[in-house]
Amino acid sequence: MVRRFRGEGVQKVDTKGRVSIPASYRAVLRDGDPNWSEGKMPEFVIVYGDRRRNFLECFTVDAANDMDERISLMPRGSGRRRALERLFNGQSLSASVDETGRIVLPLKQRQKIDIEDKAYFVAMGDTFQIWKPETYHATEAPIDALLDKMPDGADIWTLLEDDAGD
Amino acid sequence: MVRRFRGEGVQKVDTKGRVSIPASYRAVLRDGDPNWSEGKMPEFVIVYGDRRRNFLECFTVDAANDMDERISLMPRGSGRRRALERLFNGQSLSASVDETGRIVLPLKQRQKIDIEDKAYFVAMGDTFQIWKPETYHATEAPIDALLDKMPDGADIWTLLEDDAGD
DNA sequence: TTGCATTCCATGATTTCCCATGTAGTGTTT
DNA sequence: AAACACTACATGGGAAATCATGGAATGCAA
Repeated sequence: MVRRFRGEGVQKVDTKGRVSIPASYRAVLRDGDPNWSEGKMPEFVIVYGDRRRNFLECFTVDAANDMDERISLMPRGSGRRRALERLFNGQSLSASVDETGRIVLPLKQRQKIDIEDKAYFVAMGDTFQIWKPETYHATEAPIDALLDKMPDGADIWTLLEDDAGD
Repeated sequence: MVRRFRGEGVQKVDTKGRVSIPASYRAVLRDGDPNWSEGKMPEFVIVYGDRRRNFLECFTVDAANDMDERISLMPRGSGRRRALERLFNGQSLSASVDETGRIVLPLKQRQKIDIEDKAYFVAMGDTFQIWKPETYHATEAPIDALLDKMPDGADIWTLLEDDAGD
């Protein structure tokens, strides 16, 4: 079992686009980088995707290779495969954590998700996402609604049951 | 695992046909060139193909050798083999990155894909492609349509599933 | 000598690198 | 438990290197 990303929080983005990667993510990135060795800093892959994606999705090298592999198993030339190739190969970039634990988000990517000086990091299992804080919080509304609908005092984990609806 | 090309973007093409290879691609080209050594600049192979191909496809030396090998395993004299040989050996040229990170696209190839003063570079895993920007964007329509068809808020990666249709 | 290609040099913009600082924890010492 | 030293983390600033691009100079060939 591979280590998984956990936790969420805001980080500052300076004028050069530098952002600290939450410290707890760094160990996961290291473990997920087959090329990592003592002294070096881990690399990973940032997928920004097509214009309707308003967050960045970050994959460890292992997870990205896995994804590439799955794509390569799809029928060559199919529309789905082409779409994924474009998203995953074209609309992505590789990043490397520096000695101080930061990466640089290029201007293009910052503009794409409309980030100014703050970024919201959210762990998603074997990937993590980077959002503009306001955008992220807006997506929380539907989740709140779902929770509000639950019977009073019900345990959240009942959502795990198949018959929990929606 | 070999490093893969990532990212996309436009580069200027000057009147002499000179184009900068995106810096991030250069490292991959270097790694993929078995003849590369300190101080030298990497080489690679540009396949322009028959008249209906409206983009250039670029292979690292390793990837090109791989391709040659696969072709050589096909039945000698078969139509498919002959077609591939013509495409891959005949309708291709080798290029070498200069000290400033540029290559020269010969006029013939520029005319073939109708490039004037801008070229669109797109990573495709172990190769990358060069397009006339307008042509490239036109090919995005079917992909957009595919994405538009997806249920609202659906994750792109559901396209990986077998039953996602196409 | 006119046209084309190959070298060499120039420059503004970006990106990377290196060093500095503040702050929150942790644990230790008295 | 108050004071202190340590360390890990988040963040900032400036210098240095790299990148994308343009132009001039050179060499060669028709």
